Amino acid sequence: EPFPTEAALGDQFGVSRSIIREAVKMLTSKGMLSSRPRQGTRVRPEEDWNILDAEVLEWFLQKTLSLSLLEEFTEIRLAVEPAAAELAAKKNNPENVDKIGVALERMKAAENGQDDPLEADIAFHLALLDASDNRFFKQLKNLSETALRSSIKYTNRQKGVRHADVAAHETVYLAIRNRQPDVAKRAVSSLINEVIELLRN
Amino acid sequence: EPFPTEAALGDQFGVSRSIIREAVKMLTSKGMLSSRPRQGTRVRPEEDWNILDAEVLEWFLQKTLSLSLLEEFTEIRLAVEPAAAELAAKKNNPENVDKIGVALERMKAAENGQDDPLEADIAFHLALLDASDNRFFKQLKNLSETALRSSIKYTNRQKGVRHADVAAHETVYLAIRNRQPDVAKRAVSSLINEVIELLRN
DNA sequence: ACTTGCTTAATTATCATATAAATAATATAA
DNA sequence: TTATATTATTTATATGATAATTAAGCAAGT
Repeated sequence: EPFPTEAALGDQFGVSRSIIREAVKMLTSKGMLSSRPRQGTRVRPEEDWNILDAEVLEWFLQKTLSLSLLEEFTEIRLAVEPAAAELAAKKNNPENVDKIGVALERMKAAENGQDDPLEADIAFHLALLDASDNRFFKQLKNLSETALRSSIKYTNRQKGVRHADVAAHETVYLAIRNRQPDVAKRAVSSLINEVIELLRN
Repeated sequence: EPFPTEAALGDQFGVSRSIIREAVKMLTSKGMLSSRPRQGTRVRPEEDWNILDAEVLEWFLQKTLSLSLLEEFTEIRLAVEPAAAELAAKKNNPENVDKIGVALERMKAAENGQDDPLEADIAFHLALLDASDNRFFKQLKNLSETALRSSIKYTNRQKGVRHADVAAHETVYLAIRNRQPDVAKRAVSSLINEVIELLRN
């Protein structure tokens, strides 16, 4: 897909060519552009964009947030988060488990209006990924956070936290604390399966 | 972590400051550096590096390939690939399923020395991720490919393909073709669990 | 008709130098 | 001791060159 030349872009945005070049280098390193002498700068096909990169994901969403993308989000969360919970239970690092507990407390506080339910929910899921103690899972925090934040734009979620929701999260926490990998895994699976249900309504 | 100034880097590598700036912008956009006026350029903590980015992953491996990293690789593959197979079976896009079949044929050919067993194996697993028809899973192809390629540096895998291995892959293929998501999922799980076994020896 | 090699022109790649903006670090004043 | 002002360093941006690359068109030879 064609794209203006560096000089044209500079004119268009009222900046020097150096700045355009730096910007193009950034986007190139994220898989969004490519450039060669004489051929110019081109937009690479969307499938090459590094949408696991937090920034790219953000931009991509602003462009194309759709129900189908949310479903894809949730599909991968359904793969990743239960596995993270399983690992968290196996490795059972007290400090990490504690952070999950703290997030759970925030969710309970949110039930009484003393905390933001969405933020507490997000904190819980991110703590889960951290507790996996796996560098690749941790890098996927972007994805879960973004998925959770953008979900609410679709599923105009009632602000109040349902008690059942908190209870389900507590099941996860307890399973991890008690070193029950399989229980933890299944508990997270059913949490996310509920999100899928929500999305389909 | 401190880092030379742009001017110093230019001197060190014999290039102009512009080039250094473009390079720094690239690394910044991958989470590896940060820079502010007067403070200079700094190396960000490794946990911020976008190791899901193919390039970063490559560099990171050259720096720190270790058994523990391979285990982390495999942990996330164990989360992702069975889920991808499950989705592939559910969506059952003939074209995508066909590509898995083609890769399987390559594995069979490799049994008789008519193809490269590693390349055939990689092709199979990448076809699996493609067949998930999910943009996030597809982005994780880097990870699986890199994991598979770097695994062999550790598990000095015998070059010959074991017949059992091909049979296990065929099970996956057939399950996907016959729309049996659960079977496909379990079959891929056991494939990757075998890799874990291999790594531990 | 079809390569093959040459020429041209457009565009990115790099360089050099200058100025602006931001901000640690330091000095000064209250 | 604290608040404020100054300074110096470093990145941020601008400008105007020149070099390198290569797509496209052209020419020559087979």
